[in-house]
Amino acid sequence: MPQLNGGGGDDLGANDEMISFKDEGEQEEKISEDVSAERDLDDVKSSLVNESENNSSSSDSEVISALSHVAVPFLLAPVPAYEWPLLDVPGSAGLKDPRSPTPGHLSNKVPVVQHAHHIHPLSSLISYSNEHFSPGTPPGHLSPEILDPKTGIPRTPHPSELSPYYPLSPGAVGQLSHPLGWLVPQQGQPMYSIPPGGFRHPYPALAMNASMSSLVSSRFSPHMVTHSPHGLHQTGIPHPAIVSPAIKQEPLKPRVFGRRKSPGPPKKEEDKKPHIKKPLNAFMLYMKEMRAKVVAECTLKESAAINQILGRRWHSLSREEQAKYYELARKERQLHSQLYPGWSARDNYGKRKKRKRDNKPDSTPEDFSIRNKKQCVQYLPPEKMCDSPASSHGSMLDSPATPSAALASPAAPATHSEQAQPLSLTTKASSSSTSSSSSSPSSSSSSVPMGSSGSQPTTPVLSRPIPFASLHPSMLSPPSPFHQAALHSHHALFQSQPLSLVTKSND
DNA sequence: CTACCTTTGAAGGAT
DNA sequence: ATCCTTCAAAGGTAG
Repeated sequence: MPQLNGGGGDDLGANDEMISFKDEGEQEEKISEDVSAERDLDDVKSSLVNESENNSSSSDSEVISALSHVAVPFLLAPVPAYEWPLLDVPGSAGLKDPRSPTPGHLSNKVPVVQHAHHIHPLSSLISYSNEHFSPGTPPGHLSPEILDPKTGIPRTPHPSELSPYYPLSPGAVGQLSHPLGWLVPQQGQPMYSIPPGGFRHPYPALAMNASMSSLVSSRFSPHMVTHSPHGLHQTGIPHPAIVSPAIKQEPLKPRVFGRRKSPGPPKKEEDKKPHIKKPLNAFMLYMKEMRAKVVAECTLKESAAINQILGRRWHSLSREEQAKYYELARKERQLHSQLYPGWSARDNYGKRKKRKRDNKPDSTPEDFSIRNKKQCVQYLPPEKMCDSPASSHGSMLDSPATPSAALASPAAPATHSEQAQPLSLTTKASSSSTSSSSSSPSSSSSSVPMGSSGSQPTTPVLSRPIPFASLHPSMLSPPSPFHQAALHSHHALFQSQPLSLVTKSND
C-alpha cells in the first residue's frame, strides 16, 4: 500500500499539490504559439473577439471576450461555483485518515464530507441520487451502523476502517456522497465498467470492510450484485474497476456493445483476467465531474477540446480546490490498492493499442510541427470560446502556500522529491514568469522539479507547441534558482528532442 | 470499426 | 535518481 505511509509525509501533500500548479504562463502559451499556427488562431481569435462585442472590458480580451459570449456563467463564476467550503468535521477527527500528515485543522477540512445541507462540489461526480441506491442498501442515515461482515452484528465503523477511504463521521456517512467515482455512476455510466457476466475478483480473500461494501453496493443495480455467483467479490459486490477484457472499455457505450464480438478467437487467458482499470487521478476525477458542465456551457462536444478547457480550469483552481481532488484520488488509489493488492498499472499495458504519435525522434520535424499546428488550430479555438480566463494569476498564485495546500498532496506517500518541487512550473513552460514567486515552496532540497510527473513535462511540451514556444522567453531570464532548475529541466528536454522543437520554433 | 486527439496525474520500467 | 512510456475518461473525428 503505497499510499498508506503512516502519517509520515506531511510535506508530501504539499508537494503533490505543487505539481498541479504548473499552469502559469498559460496565456503565454496562446501568445507564443508558433507563428503559422498563431496566424490561424488569430483569425479565429479575431472572429471570436469581434463576435463578442460587449463583454470584456477586462484585459484578457480575447479569451475572456470570446469566452464570455459563449459561456458567461461558466466563466464568470468558475471558482465560486466550486469554492468548496472547507468543512470542519469535528467528529471526523478521529476518523480522518491517519496518514493524513497535515495538521489536524487542515485534515479535518477535507472536503470529502458533505453535510446534509451542503451540496458537495463533487456532487455531480459522487452524488448519490436515489436511483443509485440499491434496494438492499438503505441510505446511510438510516443505517449509520455497519454490519460486521463476519458477525453480522451492527457496529459503528472504526476509524481505522473508514479512514483509509474517507474521513466521514459515522452519522455523516449515509448523507455523504461517496467521493470515489467508481462508486457513483455518472450520467448513468459507472466509472468502471461492469462485465455482464459478473466479476471475477482476483483477490477473493480480500476483505472489504462493511462500510466499503455498503458504499460499493450502493452503486450497483441489484441485478448486478445479486447474480453472478462466481466472479463476484466475497462480498458479492463487483468492483467497477474490473472490466472483462472483452468489454474492457465502456461496455455501456453503444459502440462498444456493437463490437462486442471479439475480433479473434476467445483469448483464454485474457478472459480469465478481468481488466482492472487504473484508479482515476485527481485530474480525471475533476474531469468527470466538470465535463458535463463544460459541455453544457459550451457547444463543444469534442473531448479533446473539452479536455483542454478542463486542463486550464484545473490550473485555475485554487489549491484547496485541487486538494480536494487530490484527496479523492488518493483515497481512490488506496481503495483500489486494497481491492487489488496485486494489481499493477503495468497489467493494463498493451490493453490499448493506441500509442500516439509520440514525438519519436523518427518523426520528422515537419510532421511534428504540422501536426501540432493542426491540433492547435483545431482545438484551441474552441477552447478559447469556453475556457475560463487562464487565470493562472488567479487563485493559485495569489493564494499563499497555505498548509492546506500541502495537505492536498495525495500522493504524499509518493516520493517527496517530486512534490517538493514546484516543478509544476517547469512543466508548463509556462512556468514562465509568474511562477517563481508565490508558488515556490520549493524549499525542497532536490533542485530539479521534474518530480512527479517527470514525464509530464516532456510530453506536454513536445506535443504542445505553444508551451514550448513560450519557453524560450521565460527561460531567457530566469532570475531565481528555481527558474534555473526549470531551465535545466527544459534543457534536458531540448536534448532529448531538440531537433523537432528547434526546427519548429524556427519555423 | 478503431485509433486518435486532448488533458493531468500516477505508476513502473528503463537508463 | 531521473527519464520515459503507458493508461485512466470521453466523445467527436478521421482513416
